[in-house]
Amino acid sequence: MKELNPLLHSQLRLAVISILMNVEEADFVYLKEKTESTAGNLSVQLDKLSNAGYISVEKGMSGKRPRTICSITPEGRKAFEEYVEVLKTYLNI
Amino acid sequence: MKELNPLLHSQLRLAVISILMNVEEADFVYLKEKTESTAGNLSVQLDKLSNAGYISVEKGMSGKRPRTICSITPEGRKAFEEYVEVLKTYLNI
DNA sequence: CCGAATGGTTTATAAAATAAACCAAATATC
DNA sequence: GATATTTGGTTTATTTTATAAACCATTCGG
Repeated sequence: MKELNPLLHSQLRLAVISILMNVEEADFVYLKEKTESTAGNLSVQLDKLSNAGYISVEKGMSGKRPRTICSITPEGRKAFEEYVEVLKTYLNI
Repeated sequence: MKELNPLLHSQLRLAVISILMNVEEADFVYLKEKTESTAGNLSVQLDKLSNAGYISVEKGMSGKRPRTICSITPEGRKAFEEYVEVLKTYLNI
């Protein structure tokens, strides 16, 4: 049985990647609402995905407020697709 | 996004359940080899699955050697199937 | 016998997830 | 126009989880 990429095999990080697979980009607030996570937890997990090179995180300003915009990178997309393939062998689908 | 049953969302426990979904029963040694886990880790995770009522664990003897036989319970089967359904919404499949 | 192998369990440690506390700036309140 | 509150986060502490290490009883092999 092949290993499940531990960086993706985490509910919150998987949820984030799953969302980013389907949109051009998503900001911190949107991800927080969609995943129903706390800000602290989301912040930590975004860092991990970013450090792994799976997502890009741009910190900018929207008017006068900070705005963090995330998007998936090609490596992130590849890692997710591989993860899904491995997972399928566990799920028998 | 629905929650992924944390008892099943663990590589080793998922691997064990996945195996047990496809066989009548499996013993400790077989599970250890198939999952390439350490005995200690497997022992702990089998306990958790057993305490959750997802598998039944029968400790008996095969000749003079101990033999632990595991099989999935109806609740375990149900939990796995639900887990797969939820996971599919994350994987877009 | 004595050392290694088998089939585990228990306990300690490392890693992960989560929560709590905090911070700066903006906005609303009185 | 001070001050309390909200927004959009980060950092640090705590809890939970996974993993590894140590151990134990029995058996087998020389």
